[in-house]
Amino acid sequence: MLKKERQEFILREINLHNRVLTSDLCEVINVSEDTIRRDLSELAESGDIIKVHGGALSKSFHVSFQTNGVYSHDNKKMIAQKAVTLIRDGMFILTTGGTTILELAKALPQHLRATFFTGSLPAAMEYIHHPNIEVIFIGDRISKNSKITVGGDAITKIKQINADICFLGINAIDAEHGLTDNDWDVVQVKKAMIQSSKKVVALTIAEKINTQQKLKIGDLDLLDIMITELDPGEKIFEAYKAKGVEIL
Amino acid sequence: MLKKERQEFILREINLHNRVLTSDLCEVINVSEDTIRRDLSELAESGDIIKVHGGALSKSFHVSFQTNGVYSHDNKKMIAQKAVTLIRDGMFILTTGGTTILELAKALPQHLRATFFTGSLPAAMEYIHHPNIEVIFIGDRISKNSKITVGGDAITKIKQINADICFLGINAIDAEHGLTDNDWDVVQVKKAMIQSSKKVVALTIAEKINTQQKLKIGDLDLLDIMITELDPGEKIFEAYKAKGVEIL
DNA sequence: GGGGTTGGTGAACGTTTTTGCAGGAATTTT
DNA sequence: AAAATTCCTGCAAAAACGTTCACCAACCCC
Repeated sequence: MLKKERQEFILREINLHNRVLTSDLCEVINVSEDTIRRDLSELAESGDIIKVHGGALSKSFHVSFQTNGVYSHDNKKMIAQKAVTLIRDGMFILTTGGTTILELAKALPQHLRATFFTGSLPAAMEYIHHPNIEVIFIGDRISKNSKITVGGDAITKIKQINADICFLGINAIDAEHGLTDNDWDVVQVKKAMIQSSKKVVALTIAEKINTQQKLKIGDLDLLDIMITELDPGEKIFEAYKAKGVEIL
Repeated sequence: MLKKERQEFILREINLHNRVLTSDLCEVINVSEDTIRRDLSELAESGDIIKVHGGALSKSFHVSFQTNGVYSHDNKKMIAQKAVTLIRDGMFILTTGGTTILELAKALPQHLRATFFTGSLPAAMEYIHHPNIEVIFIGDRISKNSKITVGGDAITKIKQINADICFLGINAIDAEHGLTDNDWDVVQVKKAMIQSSKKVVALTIAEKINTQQKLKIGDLDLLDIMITELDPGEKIFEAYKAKGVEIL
């Protein structure tokens, strides 16, 4: 069998079944594993497939989100950088959705070995790109606005979790009125997440500080840490520090 | 044998068998390898064949694969069109993941009012774009390969559902060996989905017909309808019809 | 007809490609 | 932590390749 033929065959096999094992291929085609490996490397090189330990995957699935163009993108990236420093290997982590959380997902180091719980479709899509992260999705009805799961089932599931840390992408925060949001279902979910976590971290761009919305998630004393793109020493944070919130 | 004659012969041989070896040709035509090589070079030069190390391939065989990033994209679109005709307003619908299902999701009419249950992240992302569709996500651990939820929790949830119809994007189907797949977790989920649906529909491109993989989902009698891009009258379907599968 | 030209072919020889194998490193699984 | 896979690197042998040259036959021109 010609090399080109063989590679076409492999490509077909992958596109057909989404993944192949090196060992299977070398058995079917009857060549050494090294040859298959070399073929896979070449195909991966030219971008037709994705090579993984033991075989290869179809590329058609692996599409990442384009977050360029997101509002205040650079600031959110900076927030994500700070947030990452709170994460340790082996942690159980709860997260909401939102563009800031998406940046956090992208900023996770490759070697990090942790378990993420989330009800956000975009966030989950991002988490699964990381090789050592386990992703548990919280199921239920999906809210089209926020692209996260909401509903009683989701909340029940969240309450069964006992997470080390919870990252909230928040909509509005105010020293006096605490955390607020504008979607009743989402508020319920966030409340549950806060309850189920040892430590609660709010991620927000500075713009949202001292704003409020119609529905209350909870007071500031629920919050352990707040992360923004600003320097923690800024004057704007004084009221929050006074209420026991650590600023990062 | 004249040069022209020889080249015509080679061309015919290639179009017949899709491939040809230099060594074979020189034996059959009884000229030196160098001559064959020169012929192949000329034919390749004028664009009639594709020359590779050791021989040559037919040009039609190498039909460019990736058209839209998704393998066999047009065929999958056609399959989706057929599948949509099975859906009625108010239905409860279970679906797996896979690129074919993604096409189905894209092909859903705007006015359709139905409830979709799925454990596939990409599929869910697609469903939520439709204004009148309710999406229920089945939660649990997310398999990175297939981007669908797998695990006991997911299966328990699926078993609680009583869907009108289930669309399976399948990996391999064979008249004798039935439905097969290559991921244990995914097999469990598909089994559960089949159990929980009144009607089971398999979507697959014709290429996957009469192929099999390592793990069995179930026999053909679990299947009500199979949809491919081919005409239902094709001979290839006879074995499936004989087993009671309706072809669309 | 002789000599030169042209196109096709085969042979020689060095180069490149392909492949399998050995070992040790890296990774996954138990 | 140990065992088992899988991967990578370098190496060597075989196959295929390209280049060059020689040869031959046909053809052309004078």
